[in-house]
Amino acid sequence: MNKANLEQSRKDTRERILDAAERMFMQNGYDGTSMRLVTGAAGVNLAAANYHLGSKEALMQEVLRRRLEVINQERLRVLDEAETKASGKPLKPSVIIDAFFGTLLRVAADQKAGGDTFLRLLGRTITDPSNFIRTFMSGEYADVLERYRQAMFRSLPDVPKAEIVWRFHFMLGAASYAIAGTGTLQLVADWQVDEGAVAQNKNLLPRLMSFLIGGLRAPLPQIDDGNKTVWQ
Amino acid sequence: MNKANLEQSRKDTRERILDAAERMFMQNGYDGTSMRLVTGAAGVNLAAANYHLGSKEALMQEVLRRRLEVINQERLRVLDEAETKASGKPLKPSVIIDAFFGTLLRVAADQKAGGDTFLRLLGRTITDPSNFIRTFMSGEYADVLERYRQAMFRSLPDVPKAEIVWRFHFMLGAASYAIAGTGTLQLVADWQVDEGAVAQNKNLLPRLMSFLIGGLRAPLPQIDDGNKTVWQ
DNA sequence: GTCTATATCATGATAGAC
DNA sequence: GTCTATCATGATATAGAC
Repeated sequence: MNKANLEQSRKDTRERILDAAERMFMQNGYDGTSMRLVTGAAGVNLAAANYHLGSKEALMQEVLRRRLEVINQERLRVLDEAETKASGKPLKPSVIIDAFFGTLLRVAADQKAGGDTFLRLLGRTITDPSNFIRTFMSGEYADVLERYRQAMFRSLPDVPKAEIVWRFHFMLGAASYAIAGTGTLQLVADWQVDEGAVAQNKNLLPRLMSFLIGGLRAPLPQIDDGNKTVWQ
Repeated sequence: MNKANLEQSRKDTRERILDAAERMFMQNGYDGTSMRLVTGAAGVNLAAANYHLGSKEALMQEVLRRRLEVINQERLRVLDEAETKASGKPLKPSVIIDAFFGTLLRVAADQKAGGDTFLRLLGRTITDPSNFIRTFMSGEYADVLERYRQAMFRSLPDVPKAEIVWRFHFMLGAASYAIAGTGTLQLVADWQVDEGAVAQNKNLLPRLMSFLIGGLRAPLPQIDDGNKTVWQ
């Protein structure tokens, strides 16, 4: 390693730790990843991670924060732009869905380094049982979810709000699971289809969008409210 | 504790360990759950868990296996019954979806003890990064997925098989996320709706079924195959 | 800023008495 | 079958030299 590279590697120690942590957390989960594994993959000393990031929890939060910040700001910007263009009229559901999920996949695709890795990490993190992760994610998403909630309610004024929340719930699940990429892929690996296309994210977005919009627009279910059966 | 209860608790030590492990794994995840936590919750000695179950990995596998066995056998039985009734004709997609996801929720609802706990554990386990869990789940699901794959392909002969696999993928995600119950609930907790109905699984099945069938029947996406844009 | 060395603790598993 | 006591390991985190 020459002097320039050495200097560069020193300067970027913090980012190299974050990049390595992103990969390791994705592959092994939070609990399954030790600080030694991260620093070993980053090629730095164990103590450096604590010096630069403070603790393992803080490291995980920073891994998530630095990418979610970009993604969520872009989500807000795209939604603002669409609403400006609509000049006060409610947005079409498909526009909102694309602004939320499409933006996620497009931003991740742009970030050449770690984009795909982060997507899979994010997909797994959503169901992580750790309390500090759930609390942190809740805070990171609060603003974005509030804005999209309002947009969805305006877009579908005749649909009960509870139904909209449920369907957004289902959409989050379908998307998270798809971008997490494992588990299922393991399960359907035997299915006789073009596995290459399934294993990659090839054409994931148009397929996902069709599915999500189809689900969102499905006829409302027959709900039993305890007294009588009604169509909500 | 009288003699009968003491005798009973001795006899059921193994099951009490499994029940406690189910709760702890659901609340804290696999890595976040220690054997001491499990045995403490079960009110048994630490060594008893290793005596009865062998190891932590074997404990987790048995927690999953004992419930999945019932659920997957019922899934096969319901599908067989539907195909017999259809006397050779392809099944409607909604029938297949209900046989798979509806059976899961109905069996879990029947098992008063641990049914709901297991559902949430299952939802989280699907995205678990641990290698032994993924391998185990793949084996447990192999037969069921093979049968349902064939049924889906017969049911939708005009839809490319890759699309069917993708949409089953999305459906699994939506269902897993919904039954896992946390993460999202945390995220949408602020949304101004009847939180009681969201927090419980109240009317989950009809809502989920509507969404899944809507997504499955959505228009096929516009796919870019690399050379030209085609409708598949 | 970086490293070595180490303190402190929790974990999975088991040996061996009863 | 059940318990106590313990081992071996690997974890996070930090102190202190450079």
